Amino acid sequence: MKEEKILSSVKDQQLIKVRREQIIKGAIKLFKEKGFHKTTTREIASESGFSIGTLYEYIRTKEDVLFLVCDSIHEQVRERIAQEIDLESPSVPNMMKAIRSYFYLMDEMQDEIVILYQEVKSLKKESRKHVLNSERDMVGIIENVINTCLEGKLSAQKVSLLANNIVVQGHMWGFRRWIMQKQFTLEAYMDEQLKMIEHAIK
Amino acid sequence: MKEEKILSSVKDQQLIKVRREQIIKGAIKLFKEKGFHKTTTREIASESGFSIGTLYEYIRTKEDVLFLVCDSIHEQVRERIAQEIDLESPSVPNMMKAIRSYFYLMDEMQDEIVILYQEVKSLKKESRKHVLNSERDMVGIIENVINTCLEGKLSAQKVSLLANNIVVQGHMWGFRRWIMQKQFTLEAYMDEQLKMIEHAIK
Amino acid sequence: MKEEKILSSVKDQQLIKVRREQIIKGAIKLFKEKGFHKTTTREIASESGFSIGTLYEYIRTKEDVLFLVCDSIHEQVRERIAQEIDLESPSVPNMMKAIRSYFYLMDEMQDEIVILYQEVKSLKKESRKHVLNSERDMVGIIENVINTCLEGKLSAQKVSLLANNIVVQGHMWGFRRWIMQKQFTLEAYMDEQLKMIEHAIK
Amino acid sequence: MKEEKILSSVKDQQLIKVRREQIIKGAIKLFKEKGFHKTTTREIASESGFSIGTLYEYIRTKEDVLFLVCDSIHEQVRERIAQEIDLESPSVPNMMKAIRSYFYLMDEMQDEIVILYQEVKSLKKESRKHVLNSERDMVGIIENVINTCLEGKLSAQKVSLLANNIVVQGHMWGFRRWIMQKQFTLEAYMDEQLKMIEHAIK
DNA sequence: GATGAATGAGACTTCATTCAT
DNA sequence: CATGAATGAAGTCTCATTCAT
Repeated sequence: MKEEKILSSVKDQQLIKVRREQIIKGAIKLFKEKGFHKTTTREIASESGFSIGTLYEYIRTKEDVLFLVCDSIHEQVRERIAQEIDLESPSVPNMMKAIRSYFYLMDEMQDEIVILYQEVKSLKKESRKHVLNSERDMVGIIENVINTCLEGKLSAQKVSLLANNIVVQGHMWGFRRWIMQKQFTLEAYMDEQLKMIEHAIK
Repeated sequence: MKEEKILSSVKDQQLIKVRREQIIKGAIKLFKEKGFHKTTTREIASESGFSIGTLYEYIRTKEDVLFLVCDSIHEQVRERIAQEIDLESPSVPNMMKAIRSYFYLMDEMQDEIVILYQEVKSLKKESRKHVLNSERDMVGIIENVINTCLEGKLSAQKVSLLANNIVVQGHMWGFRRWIMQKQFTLEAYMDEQLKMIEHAIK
Repeated sequence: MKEEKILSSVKDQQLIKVRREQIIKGAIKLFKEKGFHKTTTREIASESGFSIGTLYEYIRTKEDVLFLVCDSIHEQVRERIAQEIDLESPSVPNMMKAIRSYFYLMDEMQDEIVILYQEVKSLKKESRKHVLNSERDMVGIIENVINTCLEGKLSAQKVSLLANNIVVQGHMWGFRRWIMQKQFTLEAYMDEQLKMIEHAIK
Repeated sequence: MKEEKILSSVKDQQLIKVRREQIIKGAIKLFKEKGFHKTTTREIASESGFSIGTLYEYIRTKEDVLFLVCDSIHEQVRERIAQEIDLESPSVPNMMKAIRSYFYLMDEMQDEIVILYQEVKSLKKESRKHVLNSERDMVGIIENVINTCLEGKLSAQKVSLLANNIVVQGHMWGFRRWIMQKQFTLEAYMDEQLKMIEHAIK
């Protein structure tokens, strides 16, 4: 975890956690509405429920907020995936179920995913690297599911590509909602994508 | 075309065109490097080769520049596609060739695509709509290719989804370069994606 | 003494003294390094070994710290002078010895003197007056030495001027160290200044 | 000259000169009253007769203003000295006349000298060095006068010390005005200091 | 008495935009 | 048409001070 690397002048670790959660929640709400750049630190503070001075007791720069947000989004995804994608036993149908769960999750987290897509570039190198690593982990999880269920029937490259495709298909439901969600219901979208995936792994 | 809707205080239409091309070229260079928000109008002016005052003779607001850029990127894609994706005759191999051409194009225009992904949300409603329409057109072109080559073997929904997948796979080569281009050469990436597509349309 | 005029919410006078000494010690260290304005009250508190809240139990405003520091510096000078400049008997050689002692002292207290020169103006009228009075006392002590040793050979004005010159020559060794200490050793500096003084009183 | 090293986004060099003179004049007035730290950039702008935005077209940071001010003060001193201290012929009386001129000048520029004493430390290394070099030049000028008039009767060290003493005596009339100007008229101060100097060089 | 989290006024600086030349 | 100096709203961040625990 990298979050601890963000310095705070407050000592109470528990309090830091609570306050940062407030910050993240407030910031995500604002970033969804207007993006990182058009959101002011004052707005973040007030949306978080405290003063600008207090905000800066828990972060160092505005960019820290963005990092906190990006990191938290990945954290949420990770948690949810861990609890929802449980492969009772390795099999193609279970793999499909897992992917379906992932798609449901991405549907719920559309706005958060859009934030990642649009704002990660505003992080500075170090933080961006960290966030991209989390993203890489996501792909890794999907790769695992595939490998487990297909028992090595596909080459490593194919698995990697397939995993990336799945991940991005989950994202595109959200970041291309203006086109996808005009033409598909979530169920139809998932059904069709899953059919194609089934073709691909045969 | 929507570009004309951007007002200019200059009368000479030819000059407007020339100047705006300078602006677009300069702005794209800067947006690639630092993004829209971190680029100043002064920088755009100077990169374009004239003064800040002159810049404002050809645009009304900074956002106009973004619109000009987004529109121009789509314009470029459209042009290139028109000249490169020519289906001599409708057939699956020719469809594959066309998709391959599209992937090559997306490889060349990576940075521009990333700009679209990251900055479109900064456009205001009206302009955003216009840009998203261009994007829709892109999908339409791919759909056409598919329909022509597969002669209606797939349902409209399937075609639409496939087209969107292809379009996004072209994009992801660029906007996920930090993971894709570490694991694949462009050729390998295209080969594998095309194989999957072939499976999907069988 | 004026220090008592600085209000404290703490009752225990002994404790006040101890804490204030901590404050002064910490603050002097910081003021030497970065000056009064660039030092924060938090830094003063932590350098003093306690919390910001505690700091404010013993002072009212940041300026109080500056006053405490200025006053304490003069206090130190006074003490040291009292114990080091003892004129066994009034004579020109003893006067020279006394001045030499004063120069040694000023060498040791260079940084403190620089603080006085640079920050006194940040005190508000009342406090500044008090500090300048201490400075006046310093001159008085030197005048006394001169008068005692020269037995009224010089006019009051001459004595006053000489005393001020001596005082400032002690200071300039420190506040113009970037030029004086590049060209003179302390010994050479004192020797030459003393020679000139001898000429002047002949 | 170092002033050119301060960047300005304005191109017209003549205008830069004019505006900076306004800035310097306004800033000196304010620094005299409240010191550098307690003066805000907005006050400087408005005292200079333009907006905060315009101020920042001619400087980069607030510290630049301080540097401009310090440099300008030395510049003024240098100019005035050049035109007032003209040694018709080298002789002790002419040397005394020159020193007297210097004292008059320091009387007129008291407040400026006080600014130098109190704020130079707020400059960052590079600028501070430059300013101290100007100060060194001042000493050099006085040394020259002495050497010319005394034709090498004194050792280099003695000359240097004497010059520094004279320079500082000029300053102390201003920065210790609260004690000196209570006891001396300017004339008396100069007379007495000059007498002592005469003794010292005999 | 000690602590330290909370506050918010206010400081510095940037930058999109205008307009006189 | 082109220029670039001027503007000032607005943004980020700091820090002296307070007060509940």
